[in-house]
Amino acid sequence: MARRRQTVTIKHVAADAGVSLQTVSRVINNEPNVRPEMQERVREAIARLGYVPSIAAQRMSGSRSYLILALNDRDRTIADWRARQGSDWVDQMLLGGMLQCAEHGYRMIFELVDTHNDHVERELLAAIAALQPDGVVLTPPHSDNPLIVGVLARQNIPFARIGSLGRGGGIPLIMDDEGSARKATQALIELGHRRIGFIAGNAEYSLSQWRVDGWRAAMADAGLPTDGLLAASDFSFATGTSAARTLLGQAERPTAIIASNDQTALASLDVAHALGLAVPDDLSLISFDNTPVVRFARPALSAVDQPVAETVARAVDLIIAAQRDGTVPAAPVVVPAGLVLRESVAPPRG
Amino acid sequence: MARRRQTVTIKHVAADAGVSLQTVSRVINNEPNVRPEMQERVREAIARLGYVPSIAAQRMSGSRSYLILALNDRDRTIADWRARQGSDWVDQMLLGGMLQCAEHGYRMIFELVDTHNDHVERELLAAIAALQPDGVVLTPPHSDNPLIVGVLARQNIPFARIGSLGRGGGIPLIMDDEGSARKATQALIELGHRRIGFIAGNAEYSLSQWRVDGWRAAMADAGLPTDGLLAASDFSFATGTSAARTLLGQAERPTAIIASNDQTALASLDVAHALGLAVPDDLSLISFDNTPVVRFARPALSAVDQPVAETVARAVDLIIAAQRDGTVPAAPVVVPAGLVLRESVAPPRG
DNA sequence: TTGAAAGCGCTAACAT
DNA sequence: ATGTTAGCGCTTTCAA
Repeated sequence: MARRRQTVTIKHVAADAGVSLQTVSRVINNEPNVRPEMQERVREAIARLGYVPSIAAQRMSGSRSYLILALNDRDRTIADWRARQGSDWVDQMLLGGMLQCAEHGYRMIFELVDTHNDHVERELLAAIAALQPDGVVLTPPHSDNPLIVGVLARQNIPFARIGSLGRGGGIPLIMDDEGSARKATQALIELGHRRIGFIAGNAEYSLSQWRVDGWRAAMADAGLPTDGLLAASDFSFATGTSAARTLLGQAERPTAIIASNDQTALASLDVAHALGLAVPDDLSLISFDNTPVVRFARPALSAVDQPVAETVARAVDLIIAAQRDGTVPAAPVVVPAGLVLRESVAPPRG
Repeated sequence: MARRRQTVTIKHVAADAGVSLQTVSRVINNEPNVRPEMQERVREAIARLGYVPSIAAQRMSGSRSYLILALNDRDRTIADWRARQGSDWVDQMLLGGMLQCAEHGYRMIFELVDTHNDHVERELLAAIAALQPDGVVLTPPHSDNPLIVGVLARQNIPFARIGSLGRGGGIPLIMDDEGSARKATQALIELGHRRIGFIAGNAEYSLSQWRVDGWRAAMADAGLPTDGLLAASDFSFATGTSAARTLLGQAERPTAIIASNDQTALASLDVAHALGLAVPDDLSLISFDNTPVVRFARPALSAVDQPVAETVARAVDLIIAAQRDGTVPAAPVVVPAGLVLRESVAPPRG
């Protein structure tokens, strides 16, 4: 159908301003060696004609594409969308990433990629070949996928790795998982809790281990044992239920539980109800993520607030800086997380 | 930095297969006039080299960009993201739109545009000039914005208008707002309710009126009056609260309320509690949208389920069909909505 | 400081 | 049925 051409091109601007294409191009790209009066004349022509460069043409001639690719795990993301449990990870990514891209005149393209697939490399290379992005934002578990990291490193594309400290290239950013697990644990200890259980998350995500580490460190600092207080999950409600049952089924059960995400925290709340335990009087509960649902739970759940938007915004800034002048942070970027205390936390009974 | 060139281009494929560029191009685009054996040879070369066409180059040569722009209202979307109330409109759009785009080899680019801005036209034209999208998906309230619709119509870009029946170009799609309001009203009538209040939504959205119409029609069909049973809101919790107060503050108060979205329904629930009214025994409640939060309300709210993902997927299909062969549906597309009954609905007391 | 020429990867139009 | 030519809009050489 209707083959559309650019309505206003650099040629029109050049003609209108009475200069060469080159001068216009220089002005667009803020290059030196243009007299102020020329600048002025060109800018006026651009404004008058409503000219906006075609990113396709810019990319074609070897310049930037002004596109940043944000990659999420396909299965998990689609499952979250379908479940409609209120997980707003994607929204927070967009909030931070898309708006920050816009600040720099870039666009964020959101894509889903299968992590558990031998075609990952092909899939990713195809996206790169088709879009020619100037940078890529990786989220867990992709951030630690050696195949993905390898492709990006070899292609020499600046990329951020959210939730990873891995080596092998890219800019690592973490949301201070260890620190916030520690903070949550300390908050409970200060309330008088001594037996604080922890439900670990999917081991495929490095951050799961960091959270466990933070909890363990805080317990050790306070001279408290952790035996029998750690249970595993894969972040799902079902495995959270088993984990909570294990923890709460013991003779000497914990008076508080920290769960590695909201789903396992909600599962713990359910198990507590089933066992006739009152929250927070018999059991205090803190979760990770602070997605919308925890506010609507009864009682409302306390939670570590993951600064997703802020972290992705930082990632975008760093990617753009990297592709402009090759600068990357010397050390991993640590974005501090908050702890939101709600009704689910109280001193232990008795 | 590092000026990257396409690693594998159509030239490489042509050389590898021993044919001309054109033949490769024809195979890529499934054009006729290529012998099966040639097809075969080219496809093998493509697979062997891992070739993927650059969409920038494709667009440059006057072909498609394989990009579809999805436009949402900036203020509202950002406010929703920041509020973290669990609205998953954007996620459902992506679920339906992005996946359907992928089916066709397209990509969806999500953008925010200010509807209340005299630069709308410029903003939109800039996005079009930069990206050269093959189509645009409009959501409310953009779908009925004459400035936006005008630009798209003039630029001759296929576009879908979700939640609009407006004329003036584009493909209108609605989620059967009138029908579902009617269905919800009828469900309450069948339970024995006779005084059924309705909280209308933001008048800027056409669908607000359609929902009112559906309620009014169902009431009329049952021979029930609607005087004093309609209250206005702008979809916000605050205005929902006033609306509920107005409805429930009357001498002869309604025994059921249908709210035009989840926020106003939650507000009604709050007001009912404040007035000492039990839900559902003293007051039945049905909302629109069925976002995640309603499931977590106590009692869980019944809701009309807006088929957002399905509607956006349809929109993508229609846009692609339109730009391929110019075909557009003769009549507005109506995607049926569901009614999910939960604890908030019961027969009226007494 | 400015301009002219060449080419990015691909497709449309025109040969053959 | 296949190949050749020209050109999309822009930036990068290179020249003046």
